Amino acid sequence: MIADGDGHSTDIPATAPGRPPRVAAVGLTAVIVAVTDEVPRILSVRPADLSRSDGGDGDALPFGPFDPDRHRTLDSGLRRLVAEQTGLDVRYVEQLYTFGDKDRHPDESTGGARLLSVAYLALTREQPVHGSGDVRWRDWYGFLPWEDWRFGRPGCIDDPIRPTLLRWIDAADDAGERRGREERAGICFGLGIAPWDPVRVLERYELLYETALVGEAPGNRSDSAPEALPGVAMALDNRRILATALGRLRGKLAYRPLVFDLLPGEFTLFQLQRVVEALGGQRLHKQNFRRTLVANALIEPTGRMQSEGRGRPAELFRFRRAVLRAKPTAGVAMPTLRPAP
Amino acid sequence: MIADGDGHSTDIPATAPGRPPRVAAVGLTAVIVAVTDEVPRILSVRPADLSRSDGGDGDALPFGPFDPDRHRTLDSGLRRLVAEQTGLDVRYVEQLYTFGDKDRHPDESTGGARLLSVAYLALTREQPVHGSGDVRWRDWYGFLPWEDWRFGRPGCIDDPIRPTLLRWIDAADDAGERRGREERAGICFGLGIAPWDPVRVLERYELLYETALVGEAPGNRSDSAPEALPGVAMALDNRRILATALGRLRGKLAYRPLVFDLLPGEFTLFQLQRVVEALGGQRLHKQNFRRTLVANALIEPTGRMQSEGRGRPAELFRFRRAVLRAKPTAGVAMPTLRPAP
DNA sequence: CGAATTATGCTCTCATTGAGCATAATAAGG
DNA sequence: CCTTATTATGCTCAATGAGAGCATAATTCG
Repeated sequence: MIADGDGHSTDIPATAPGRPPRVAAVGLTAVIVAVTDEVPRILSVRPADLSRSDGGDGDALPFGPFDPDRHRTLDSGLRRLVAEQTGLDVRYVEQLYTFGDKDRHPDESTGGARLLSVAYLALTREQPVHGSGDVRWRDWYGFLPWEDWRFGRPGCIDDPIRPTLLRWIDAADDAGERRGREERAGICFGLGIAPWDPVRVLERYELLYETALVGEAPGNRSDSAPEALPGVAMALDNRRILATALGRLRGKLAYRPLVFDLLPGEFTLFQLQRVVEALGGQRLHKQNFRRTLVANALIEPTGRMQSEGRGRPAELFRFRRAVLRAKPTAGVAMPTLRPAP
Repeated sequence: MIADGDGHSTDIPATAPGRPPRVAAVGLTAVIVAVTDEVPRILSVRPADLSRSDGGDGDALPFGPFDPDRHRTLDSGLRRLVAEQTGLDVRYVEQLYTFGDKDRHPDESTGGARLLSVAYLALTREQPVHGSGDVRWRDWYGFLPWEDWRFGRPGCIDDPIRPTLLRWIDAADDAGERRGREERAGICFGLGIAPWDPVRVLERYELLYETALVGEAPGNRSDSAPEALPGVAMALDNRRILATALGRLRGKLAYRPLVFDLLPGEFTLFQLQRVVEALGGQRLHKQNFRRTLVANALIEPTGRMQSEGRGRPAELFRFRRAVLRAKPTAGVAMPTLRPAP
């Protein structure tokens, strides 16, 4: 190993040199995504024996320890974990982020060791799950309701969020701090001149977390409890992980053809558009969406048609794999919403 | 990272339920970046007592154990690690990726535990370092020489890389596999019609690693040793981490104003351009670069001038902080190089 | 003073993208 | 059968942004 920190002056004495570093428990957390009926869903488990004091109530993301003896890589460990807990064979897997904050988990439940969690994003098609516990698909936007603009500006922005942010802004110490907060809130939620940026999911979540949980200012406790955060709560920092995943997915859609891992092998262009809209949380211009797909040669016609319901039948397409290795950037457009939609 | 479907082969029974998860050693690795004299540099340490059999020779990235008792968060742990080992106060820190492959580290050196490493990108201005070991700044492109196109197409692409790739392509089992390899190589290194994409640093490194280290095909050992990989070698998987960092940094430059953390408070537009070029590994059109900066309001004039050497004196600018919170995307342009520059 | 050198302003063109009109193909209802 | 509603698909137009290069300004060097 490379020379470890020997005897530097620190608040807490370092470990004795030569000894292996102090260990922390390492876990894997999975955000498993599917889209059906224009609803983006994530897989959640509801542990029956989870004590309420554990940092949150309700659902949790599939989680399991990373066992170095069983898994050669983190990726394979995650695939195995998902298969064991849900019976799913996911089509795409990507590491998101490693969470290791002290306050993310009470130390008792891991025998005193800090719990480090490597979070993953996994994509699949919605299918029945057979897990050991209470495993089921849940609407992603149930946990982050302010992120879905498909049916207009979400109501929760005007009611709980905006006033809370305004109070937080007013509680700033000086004018400079006030201005900073005002700008930050404006950019995050598109309140001022700034447009709504679908990708800034994590920034929004963290702003809400700060303002609703910590209160207005340090040492200035407000009456707003953690429950003031809109949307369904989750265990531990699982909602933060959800926000990380949604932001990453939205960002990556624009330059990587990930959508097709959420779709069946053949699909109409409108079905594809609906999935993209569901993930992006906003509506897209139909003709322009099609034009981009054709221009980027992301799809190829199968020749078959699908006539469902009224109207002219739509042609069925499939993903054109060759594109994966041709264009440096091959994805579906995801414009930033203008201030006044 | 595109998921590879490996790793399911290791069938080892799961740990007994209820027991705390098996622990792995967790470390932090830092890619500390500075740019001076148009050379992008990273900080490296050269451990004197490192045995050559340890997975590579020569330099290593600053590394240290993550001690949960001392650090509330991974970020703070990294900042402390960097300060202790190098005396630097970095200006920007971002988590990159967590590496945990089995073959990244021999198990003996950690007392049998798997070494997991959370890699970070850190930006600073170049300054003297005072570490305990042999700590110094090194040219980033010394480790990844094929990434620097500022002085034309790098020679190593035509000499060691291209022939190696061609042999690898020829060694494919069937025509389909062959075509796949051909495309992959073409896209990575801009050999065919595909342009050179500066961001695909990691893809290129992994392709080189596969072809040079593993040999042409499974079971088909070639004469190419690990040393066939162009550029200066590093310990363990540190070069992979370097590639991850460079790719992330190049990608993020375009939409986040990270460059300014590498620059002094006041700078000329051309100095700024040189830093961006150094990181991007390619030249930029001077007038268009300036136009973009002005259009995005990323900078503001200080009124002062700098006359250095010949020619008309340049105006000094500073970063306009307000932009951080206004535009959803505020960065410097980084075009993908055309096939024939 | 003239040549070389660097900074800065401006134009021209082309590709991309937002927006919307127009047409095609089907089902449902009189 | 004919009309209307509905969905799919093709096409145009305008605004924007990016690539390329010419032109001008302000210096240093000989």
